[in-house]
Amino acid sequence: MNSTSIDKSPTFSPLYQQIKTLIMQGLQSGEWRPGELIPSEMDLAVRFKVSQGTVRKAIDELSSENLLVRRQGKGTFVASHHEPHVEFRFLRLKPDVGEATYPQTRIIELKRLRASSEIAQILAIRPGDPVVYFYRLQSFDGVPTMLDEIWLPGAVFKGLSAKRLEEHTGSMYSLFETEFNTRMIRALENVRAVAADDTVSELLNIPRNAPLLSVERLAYTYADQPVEFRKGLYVTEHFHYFNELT
Amino acid sequence: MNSTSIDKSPTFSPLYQQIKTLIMQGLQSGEWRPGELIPSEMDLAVRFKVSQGTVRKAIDELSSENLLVRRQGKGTFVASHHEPHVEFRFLRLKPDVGEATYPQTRIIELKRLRASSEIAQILAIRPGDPVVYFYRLQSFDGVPTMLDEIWLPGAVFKGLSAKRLEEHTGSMYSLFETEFNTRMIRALENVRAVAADDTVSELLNIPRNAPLLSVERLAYTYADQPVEFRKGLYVTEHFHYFNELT
DNA sequence: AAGTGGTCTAGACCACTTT
DNA sequence: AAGTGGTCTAGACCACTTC
Repeated sequence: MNSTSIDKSPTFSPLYQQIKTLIMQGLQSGEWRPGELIPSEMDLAVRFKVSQGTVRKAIDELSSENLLVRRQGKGTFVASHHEPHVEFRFLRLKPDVGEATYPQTRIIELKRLRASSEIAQILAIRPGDPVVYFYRLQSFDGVPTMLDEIWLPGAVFKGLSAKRLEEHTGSMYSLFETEFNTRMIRALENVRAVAADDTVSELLNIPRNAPLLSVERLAYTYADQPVEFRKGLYVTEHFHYFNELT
Repeated sequence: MNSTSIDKSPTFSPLYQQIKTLIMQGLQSGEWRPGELIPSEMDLAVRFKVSQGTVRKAIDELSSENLLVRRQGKGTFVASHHEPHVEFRFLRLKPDVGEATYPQTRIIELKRLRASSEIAQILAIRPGDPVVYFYRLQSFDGVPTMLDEIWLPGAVFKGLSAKRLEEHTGSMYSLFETEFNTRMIRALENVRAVAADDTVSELLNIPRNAPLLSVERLAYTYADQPVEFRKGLYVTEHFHYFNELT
């Protein structure tokens, strides 16, 4: 990051917008990694040759977008999936009674394959590019509840193993962060109700044709780069998908 | 609203927070109604005896909470469900192909009743208080798709009729705003998959036990006051519930 | 005591809308 | 031209954390 990228001529976008972009580039490039401290507002103001207030506005917006976290007296940190507060923001399935917990994970299958044209388009890679695919069963207190098919771009997730996925406790995205230097920041989901087929009903230990919640998720990292495509089937007998509309 | 409510002694909360509260009271009391212009930043600054920047910060937060809308050169307006942009924020069911549209509405039943203890608790009223209940079928292009049971606090929705609900085009919340002076600002939803029973399968013209998306919604107006409880069943054959996680 | 973010002020100028 | 919100600055002081 260098200060020469700031353009004060009036033709261009507001200074705080340019600074937002520069900070985001620092996040994207890995100059500042999740959990780390970024320079203080004054440091950045000097570096960019703007006032502290302008840097503040840039950081304000980035923290309202959940990319940064401010801590009074300490400094400003890169947001991370390791923070307890974030842990459950992307796990939308909550028990009808009691507190949310993390499920046990069993990897039924994991393989490396080449992207079909469909998967390539979804993950914004080229057909034939390497893809990591896995099929996962998750249980709460021993009750099979979530069945996921997951596709990841192979170039990013080299060396991902079933063992690592099963042993990791906490959000999968914290694993992505720690081991693959990839921070998931945003996801789109499509939800519908479907009937269980034979394979699924056996794995989830439910009757054939039982209603299941189908959740398709496309997750992104910085710069709208897709990092995960997921097709999930969830038993909502004692769990529900929750959402807040604002 | 009066300026004497501002307390500059350091024991109290930040000035902009106090101003946020005062503005929200103005919204709640109906002093400024949806779609209307509120006083300019300078006017409010003078009225509250603070600087314009402090008022700005208060308004900034209220507009990021979707309570106010700023328009450069024009002023700051109370957010409204009549704005095209807001129309689809609370209708989460989108067609798999094509653009979102508003469904046709048929009211199957509408009655006034007394709140059971369960409904009373949900709507934060007293058991026995009046409640408006209706049962509604909505169709897209003639295809029955959404079946809702809706409970409203009777004290607020006096005079609501089936005819009015059926004739209104656009969001139900815009009707609430115009005719009942009640602005819905936020909702919580619980989503699950269920099987269609006999009644439902007939109304929605689908096989018995077909999977349906069940969506329970509790909607609030200012000050976390519940204004609507809804139990919906949706056919997700050609529609899906969409969501963004951030 | 020094450094960080958090609040508040006063004033300048810009961009957009209305009169 | 006048009024609105939008950007930017410079400086003051507060609250919290660390040394």
